[in-house]
Amino acid sequence: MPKAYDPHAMEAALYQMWLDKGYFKPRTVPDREPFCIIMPPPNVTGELHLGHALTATVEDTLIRWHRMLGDPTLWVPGVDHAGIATQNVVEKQLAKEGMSRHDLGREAFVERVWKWVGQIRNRIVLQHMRLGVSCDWDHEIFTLDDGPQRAVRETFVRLYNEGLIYKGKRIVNWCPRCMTAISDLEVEHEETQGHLWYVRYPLLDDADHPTNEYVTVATTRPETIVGDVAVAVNPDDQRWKSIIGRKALLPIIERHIPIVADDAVATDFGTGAVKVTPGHDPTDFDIGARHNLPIIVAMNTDATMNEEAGPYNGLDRFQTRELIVKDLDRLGLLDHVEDHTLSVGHCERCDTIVEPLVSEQWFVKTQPLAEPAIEVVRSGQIQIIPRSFERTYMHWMENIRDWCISRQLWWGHRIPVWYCGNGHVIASVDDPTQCATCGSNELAQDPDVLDTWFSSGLWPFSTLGWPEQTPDLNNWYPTSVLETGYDILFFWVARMIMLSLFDTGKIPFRHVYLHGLIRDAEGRKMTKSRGNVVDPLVITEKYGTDAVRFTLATSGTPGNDFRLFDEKLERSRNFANKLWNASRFVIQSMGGERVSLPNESLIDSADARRDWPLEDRWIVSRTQATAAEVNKLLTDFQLNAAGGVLYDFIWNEYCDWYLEMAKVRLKDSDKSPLPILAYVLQASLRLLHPIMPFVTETVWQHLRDNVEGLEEALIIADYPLGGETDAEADADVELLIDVVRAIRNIRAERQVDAGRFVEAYVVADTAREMLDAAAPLVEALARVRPFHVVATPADAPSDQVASAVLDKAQVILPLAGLIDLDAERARVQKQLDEAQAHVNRISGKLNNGDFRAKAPASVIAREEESLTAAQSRLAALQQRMSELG
RNA sequence: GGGCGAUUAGCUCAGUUGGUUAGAGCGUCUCGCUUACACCGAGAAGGUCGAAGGUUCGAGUCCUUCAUCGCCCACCA
Repeated sequence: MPKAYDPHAMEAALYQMWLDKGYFKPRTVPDREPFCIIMPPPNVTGELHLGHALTATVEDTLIRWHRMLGDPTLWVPGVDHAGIATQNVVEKQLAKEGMSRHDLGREAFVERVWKWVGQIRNRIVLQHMRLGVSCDWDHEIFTLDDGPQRAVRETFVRLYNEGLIYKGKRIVNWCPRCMTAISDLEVEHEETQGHLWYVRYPLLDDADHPTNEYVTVATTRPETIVGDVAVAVNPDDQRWKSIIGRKALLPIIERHIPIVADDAVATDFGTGAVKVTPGHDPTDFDIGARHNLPIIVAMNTDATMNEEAGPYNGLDRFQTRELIVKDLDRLGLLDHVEDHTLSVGHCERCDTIVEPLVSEQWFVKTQPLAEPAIEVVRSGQIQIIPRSFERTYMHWMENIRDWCISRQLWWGHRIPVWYCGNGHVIASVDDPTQCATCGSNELAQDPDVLDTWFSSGLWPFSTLGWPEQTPDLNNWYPTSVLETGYDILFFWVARMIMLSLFDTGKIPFRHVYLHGLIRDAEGRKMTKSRGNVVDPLVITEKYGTDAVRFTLATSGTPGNDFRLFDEKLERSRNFANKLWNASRFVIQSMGGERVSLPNESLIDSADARRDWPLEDRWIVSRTQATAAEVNKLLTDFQLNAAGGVLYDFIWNEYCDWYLEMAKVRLKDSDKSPLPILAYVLQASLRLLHPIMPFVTETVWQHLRDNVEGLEEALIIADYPLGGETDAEADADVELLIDVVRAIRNIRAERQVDAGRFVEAYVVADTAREMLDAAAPLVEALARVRPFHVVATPADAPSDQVASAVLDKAQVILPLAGLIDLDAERARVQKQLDEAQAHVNRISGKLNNGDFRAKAPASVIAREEESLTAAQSRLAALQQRMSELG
């Protein structure tokens, strides 16, 4: 085994071995609850980013843990066709060739996208493999595969037949660059510095002739004036009451428009009078509906103005804005202009400013779907981790609005609706050949495709074969955990819950684990434009997969963002190296001889271990406690804490203390520590494997050559559950460690040569026997010789000594020539002050009658115990102080 | 306009039913003899837990108000 752990030496080979042996495939285990995760499908065009790496780490950790627990496990990988994103990529390629998709035509274009997808689809798979994901690749699925296609059509038709999908002319968010409608969620609002233009609309008299009176309206988008069909005021607004029912003359267009009263108009904004443009504004659309106003859409799909815009026909919307302001000013109708901050919607995909406009689209009526989706979270059938996001979820669900699902794209799931020549509408799972109503066979399919998130919403069950009642569906659904970033709670998680309940009547998963965003070292979001994006493959190359996984698993808590930087990755890499070297030491110590692990009945019973050397009893006890703790933390989805516990156990307890203690017995092999060294090591490997699969499996394979009875591969080995601890051994070693630390501390402060052995006394009462037996350990760890364990301070020298007082023992080091009395007094005084403060604090608490009356007995008992210890410590320090004079 | 989160050591973060003298990693300082590891070992310094009130025998943890930062949702043109 080389001196430093080299991640690259083994990772690829190990992954191939796992794959070849079929370890990722689900096993059927009777009487064990199945554990299933459906992987969030990355965009087929995408590169693996840190979010994917985090998801992969968390999911793989849970999957590997459950697999080792002996549960049947299935982890389904998948890829998303990513409608707009993918179409955009291919359109950009075409643009470079001087073409648009329209030059190719729909069929050829879609073919071209498939070709591109075929080329790159494997890339994301290979990148995932680098992270060690143990998913069942035979289950891999694409959103445009036949199964999911069928699930999409089935769902659409069912929703349609129940009246939960409808087509209508409504105001939608329109992206003029993508040339499609998008949903509310796909609009990103951005605070922008803009203007508020105040425009005068002349009032008409009874004979429709212009008067000298005006109504002044304020607008942030003057180009939409050409689509105005009314002016609205609040019915209670005294300023405008008198003009309600009159007409105004729309500037430029010279349309006669009514003045209506509507509660939606605020009296404290602008002039209190608002222009009404139902074709281009959501609020106005509603006002228009209430007052039966016509809808005028004055723009084309690319956001140039159309013939409704009169003189501006053909011009760009922002060019029109400038021109119309000039024109209004020239006409004397521009009252004034104010600076104004407003929230402008941008397309999530391409950042183009979104234009609200009326268009005929397909919608899902979401409220009936939301009600049961609220209930399953409220009742706890689905638990969101962290819990705080349940409120966010509820808030959104309770205020949910209809979902625009049609997209004017070519790449995606085409809407399964056909129109016959006689205007009949057919929604059908299978392509129809004739109209069900009139028998016409002139059928044309709706040209639109569905929002990508529609198919994503079916993912937990469409991947398992639904609508067929497949064995997979029966075995694995509902799934166990859904892991993703909190940023797609609404996009994805909410829709999965709604559509799962609608389609299957069951929840899609029991737990939703939401991770936070990974930020750069300065806490900024990672973006391509900022150039601060960390590529998971680059850091994997630099630090090793295990280090990346350990960092991602332990850096944050669910739902909270965290920063990623090199020092964290270094720490994780060092941890892998630490484990590697401890393993090397253990294996080398075996000297090629095969070691048998201690009998399991001994390991499982603290009583049976009673005759063992203290340090063995202790480290086995600690192993049992650690295993139990790790299982509990993983059950609670506290991966960061589980990783932390293992880090502490392996590094501090096993390496820093037990290994050093074991070296004493390795020298004279009276009772070899090798079985226990090996036992704890193999247990640690098992416990750590879900988070750091590569280094643990590598060591495991080495260890198998030297230790009897280890399973053929760690990935399928049993996971330790923890067992009986040994409180006595725990307490004894705790004291032992304190004694060693106290001696080391004195040595360091008195600047005793590191190599020099010094004489030491320990004054102890009940612990004397234990310390006597442990003398060889103290001698080796603290570099002490001879080591005296005595009953009272009187049995130890008091002149030219340095001392430390512990709760259950005192340490006394005769250091003739190295003792500075003043320094020693200061040392003892400092300890004395601390001890005094401690005693005061506890006795104050215990003297408080309320505390005695109201605190639980166990708390009082513990306080009394620590008071006794603190008092004896204080007394010993006072004694020592008086000796110092 | 609503809602949520953060604020703990120089830095990055833990701290899950309120209960020992609040922890870790990195960084800093001192020292390094050794059958694993310098990607290491030993020792040390460093915090009135954002502020102010309150509840409680007891508050980093619960409540109220405020401050700063961040995020989400929302049709005030």
